Amino acid sequence: METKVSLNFVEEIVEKDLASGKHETIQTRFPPEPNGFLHIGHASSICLNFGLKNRFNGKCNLRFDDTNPSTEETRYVEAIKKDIQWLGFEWDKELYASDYFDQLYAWAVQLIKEGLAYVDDSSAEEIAEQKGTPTKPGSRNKFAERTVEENLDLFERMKNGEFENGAKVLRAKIDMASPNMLLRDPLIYRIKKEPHHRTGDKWVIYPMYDFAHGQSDSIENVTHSICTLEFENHRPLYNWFIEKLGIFPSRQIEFARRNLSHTVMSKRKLLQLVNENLVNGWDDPRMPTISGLRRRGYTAASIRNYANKIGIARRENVIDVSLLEFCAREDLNKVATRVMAVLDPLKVVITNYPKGEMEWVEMPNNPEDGKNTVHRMPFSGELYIERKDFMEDPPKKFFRLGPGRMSRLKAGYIIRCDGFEKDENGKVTQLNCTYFPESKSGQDTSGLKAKGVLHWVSIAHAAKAEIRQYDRLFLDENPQGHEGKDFKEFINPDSLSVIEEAYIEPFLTNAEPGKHYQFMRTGYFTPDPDSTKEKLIFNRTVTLRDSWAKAQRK
RNA sequence: AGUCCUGUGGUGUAAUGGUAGCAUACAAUGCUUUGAACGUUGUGGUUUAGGUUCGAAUCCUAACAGGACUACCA
Repeated sequence: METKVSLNFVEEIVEKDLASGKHETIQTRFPPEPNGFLHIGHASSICLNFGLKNRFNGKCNLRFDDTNPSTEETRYVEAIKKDIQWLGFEWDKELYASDYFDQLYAWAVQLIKEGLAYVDDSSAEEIAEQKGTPTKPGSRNKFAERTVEENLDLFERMKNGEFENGAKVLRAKIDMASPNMLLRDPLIYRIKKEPHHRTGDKWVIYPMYDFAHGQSDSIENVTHSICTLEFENHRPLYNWFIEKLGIFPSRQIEFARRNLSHTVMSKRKLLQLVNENLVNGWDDPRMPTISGLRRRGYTAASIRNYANKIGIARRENVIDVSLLEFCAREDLNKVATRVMAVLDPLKVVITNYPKGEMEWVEMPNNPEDGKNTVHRMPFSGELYIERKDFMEDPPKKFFRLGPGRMSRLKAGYIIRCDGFEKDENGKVTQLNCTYFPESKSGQDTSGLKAKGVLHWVSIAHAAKAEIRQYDRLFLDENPQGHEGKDFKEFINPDSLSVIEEAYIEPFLTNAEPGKHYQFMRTGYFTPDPDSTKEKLIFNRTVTLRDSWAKAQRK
């Protein structure tokens, strides 16, 4: 059965262009500026651009938009490449806008010769003032009258480093009265005496975004240049340069950036979180960065699925983070190995279990993957269970242990709580239970029924691990959307809680970063890169759905 | 205020002049050796007003609401 999949509006445009013969094959590109790490918003753009390549058998380049040396670094280039590969995509060519600096310079000279660009000595403030406002037209200054020869000379001397930062700029001569502010003689080159991460100190003038992006697309024969909505007003300018220069007409198509609730997405804000140590780096598991999500335990498939589910459109949106969490659970449920870990231990002594004995029981690795494989777990007469799985005075609907109540130990036996012990503070310190030998998992002939199923570890055999549990970084759904309030006011003070000593089954001592586990009845976890054989550390990716907790809250 | 863009269940997204669908969330319920997963059912939507049309979420006009633009950032 073939199900009809609807195309998003960009895919429709591409399909039409292919059908009409406008293009025989398509070329897209993903164009990050290497001034920060990629985030979940970029994942949408990556899935779109590379998805187009895959669906329509086209090509997609990775191009670094590196025209501003002040903010760009090679380490970001490396991080970006790693993230794209991890997401499962391959670019056709790795390119840099800085590779085109010579060509871009030549094109600027061409514009000057055609009387379409001039050198302006005004200060930034003067230029801003002369620009007018959206409702008031701007006006040209005397520098716009310079001759071609003078402009040529000045521009060359700008390139040669004869002037200081800010002393002069090159502007395109378009229309100071345009209702589109970007057409009011936009700056296309500025002086920046700063080393560039790739060209070093070869250049002291750098093209602006608008004078680099469209031309770069054109050089690469990009057929569909996809960007976010904030560049919509740039499209006329994008087209103007292409037209005046007479180069390959790439087409810019804009879509609405995908926003995620309970987080921030702008690189500026993310950088702020990093620089002010409000998180532990770009790959902090609470960050919405690709590297943060990876460290948190999100799979690449879950992020791709998320991107496909939220789709591409042109309207404003805030996607609830619960959808992202759903995608994590959906994939992890299929791939995560089931294990047992007790985060908040309560000791259980099985009084009728032979003293000093132990046995191995079989734990299914994953009931969802159809493989029916198992791993072995040691069982003994002294166990830890989760403290919240016992209640001294449980309500009727509580399925777990209480005085006189029975529960099954997953993969083990049914036990009954006969009594419990407390310390002087009234804290329960130990459960005394009996087990039913004929109720062993998989060969139960006891006829007993126990509704609750608990996870556990054998005290003598358990290993210890640090557990890092993450919650939303922000308490507010849209932390940047409150006028007059800084987004940092909404930071969740409890976004990270660390359990120094949790007890894990010994099987887990082989866990490595990149592997995914479901701690039975608790959530999905993955080893942190900081984890070592001596000190195991797990990050909680996401909890399991918990309808009991939900019912409790009511 | 000017130009441009966008308005579909709580959220996200389809329907391309012809049955308003899907996912998630939520609520019931079934099943269960994970209170998970899975199954079944349900709640809930076209911003408003005109117009064109046999027929409008879709086309037109206006209003209303939200967004972008007044960086030597991208």
